[in-house]
Amino acid sequence: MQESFRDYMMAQAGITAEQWELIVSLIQEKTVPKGTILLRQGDICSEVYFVTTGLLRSYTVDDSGKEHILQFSAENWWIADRNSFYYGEPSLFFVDVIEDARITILDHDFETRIQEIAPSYTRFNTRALHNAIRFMQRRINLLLSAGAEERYLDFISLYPNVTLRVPQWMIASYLGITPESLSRVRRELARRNFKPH
Amino acid sequence: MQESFRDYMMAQAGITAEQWELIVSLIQEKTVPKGTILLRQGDICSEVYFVTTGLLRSYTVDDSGKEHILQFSAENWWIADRNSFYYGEPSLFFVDVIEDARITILDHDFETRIQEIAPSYTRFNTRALHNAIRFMQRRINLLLSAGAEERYLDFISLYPNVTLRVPQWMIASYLGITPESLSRVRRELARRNFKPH
DNA sequence: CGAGCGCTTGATTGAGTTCAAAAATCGTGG
DNA sequence: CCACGATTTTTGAACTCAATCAAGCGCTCG
Repeated sequence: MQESFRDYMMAQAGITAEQWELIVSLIQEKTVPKGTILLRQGDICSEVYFVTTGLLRSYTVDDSGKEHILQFSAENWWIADRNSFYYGEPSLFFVDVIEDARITILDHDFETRIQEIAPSYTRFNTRALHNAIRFMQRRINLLLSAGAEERYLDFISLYPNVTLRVPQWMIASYLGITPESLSRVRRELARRNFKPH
Repeated sequence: MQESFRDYMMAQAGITAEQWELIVSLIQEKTVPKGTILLRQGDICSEVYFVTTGLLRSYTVDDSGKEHILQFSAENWWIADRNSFYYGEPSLFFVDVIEDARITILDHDFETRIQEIAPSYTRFNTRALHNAIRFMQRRINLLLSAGAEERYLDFISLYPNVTLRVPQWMIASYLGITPESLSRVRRELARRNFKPH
């Protein structure tokens, strides 16, 4: 059971077999079907999810009812509203399941306990936060400087994996354009005989 | 000397007077005039700056030579390319001085040393990273969902301080619009007799 | 005091949106 | 396994917001 998460923690966070035994009981693993909502805007995020298989996303819904996707999360990625989890504030976004998924669920107990047990986890966590910042910075820069086509090309090169597994309108939502516009961008790329894969 | 940074570290990072004595020698303080470039795109960021007085910014320059401001940094804020600093990669952006500033300069030695000395610093750092993520998430969401006017209104309410101290074209650059567009947004707001302060 | 920079204004263009509807694809039950 | 309804993607036409280009104004500071 949950081999994948264990492997991940040992490889990435420097957790030893002994340390693992001390925290394994705090971990919950679950299979969640497509469509499941794991976190709602306004709720406090009290769990962090690690995706073993499947695909999740986080997104906001604005006043006019439009969705804006903040993140996709496939195999071996994390997803949660870190701020809500950390600061205990109401979450700004939803998290739901795009593809039937197997996830590992970590709560505050886990976070506290593992930091007591394994100092290497704290270092890992810092690295993970820096990584999140890196991705967000890149995205902000792209939103400031690039048009629809460039954003799309950046997306498929950065997430080749995700590209084929989500409906196009979700990619459009992530890019900050309409599905119609993305369709046209793709038509134009095809016309110039661009080969995605 | 550098009272402000000392106070900040004691109040925010839980540094004690004794701990301070152990690291004070690693800290460098400097007065930098408007226009000074502290970090260049492509260079490795080897220092983190804490602003005591004055105003700094970080920004990218795209292929067509346009600047895109990522962050303003006024009193009691940090500025640096955290990723370049942390991962040792070439920096993606510039950091320069908008208003004559007094800054405190921290390097890797400092980071290492203070973490050895003060565990509370590590916790503070984690909190700071979460805070950075929070701001970036908010900004991404705004770039995805809001038009020029809404972004501007969000900006002046979030950074009332900065608004009055930087030229308008820099705010435009931060918002991802042209100076002309910002000028028109402001004219329109004035027409509807909107009072900023 | 003049040159340059920042801000404004106007006219025009253009990228992307909106609205509407058809075509393609998906998935689910019979 | 096929058929049918729903969802997704595509296409078209009109429109909108912001960008671009160009010119003028006002201020500052050298």
